[in-house]
Amino acid sequence: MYNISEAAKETGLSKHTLRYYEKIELLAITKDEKGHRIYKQADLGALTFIKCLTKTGMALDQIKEMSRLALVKPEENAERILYLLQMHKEKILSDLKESKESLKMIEAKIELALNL
Amino acid sequence: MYNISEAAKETGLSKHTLRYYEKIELLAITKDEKGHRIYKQADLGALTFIKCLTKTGMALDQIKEMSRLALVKPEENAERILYLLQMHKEKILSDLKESKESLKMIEAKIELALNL
DNA sequence: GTTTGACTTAGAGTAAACTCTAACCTGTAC
DNA sequence: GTACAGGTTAGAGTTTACTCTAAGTCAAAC
Repeated sequence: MYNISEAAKETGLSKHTLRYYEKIELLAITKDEKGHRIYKQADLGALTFIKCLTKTGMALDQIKEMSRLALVKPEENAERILYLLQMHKEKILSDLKESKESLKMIEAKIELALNL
Repeated sequence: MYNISEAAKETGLSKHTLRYYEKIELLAITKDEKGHRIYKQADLGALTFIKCLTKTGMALDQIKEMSRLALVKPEENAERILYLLQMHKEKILSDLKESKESLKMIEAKIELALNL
């Protein structure tokens, strides 16, 4: 069980961002009797996964839609979720390829500069 | 020699973007007697390189600063430019590493989903 | 000869994902 | 007992990189 500061530290997201994610209903966090958020391990896991998805370019809207599907009717939506994840995987692979090509071009420029 | 539409097609940037880059003084394009932009091979090369840099996360401000250095006093600034490019290369390498880690985590989730 | 499709400009608007502010409460440390 | 670190909220502001609009000129095609 973690408070917002600890959760921020654990996930590498800012407290602002954690509250923001709740505000846009990306995930729900239970609160104690004082109204303070309490983050469970599962919440940290979900946040870490969300971080992976955003870092690799998935929009928050899509992530939200996916987690909604997973929460509401997991068994009915499993196939759809799997499909979305696989699509995203393909996207990452193609982005990686593109980045590697850009890297090559930049390395070529560096080589040129070294030969001045 | 290309007009703006051809340059857009060649570089994969929109005409809007090409004009925008000129407006923010990222590069200068000569114009014909009618005031129409004429893109040379060198311009297309520069644009392609700019695209590599933006795609890999370099901010337009930084790119602008770098090309300014290269245009004003190339020999004096060569070392600085080289340094900036190398820093950017390091950044790309670390981003690639991070993306690969995210990919692994997403693949693990896909595996889990397949085992439902 | 007019419509179509270039091209031009300055400047306003958009989208995404935060990020910050103001205004407030609350419990602990010195 | 007061200052300080932390918590809360709603809502406004920021950043980046476009993207579009309005208002106009001009040349070629039908």
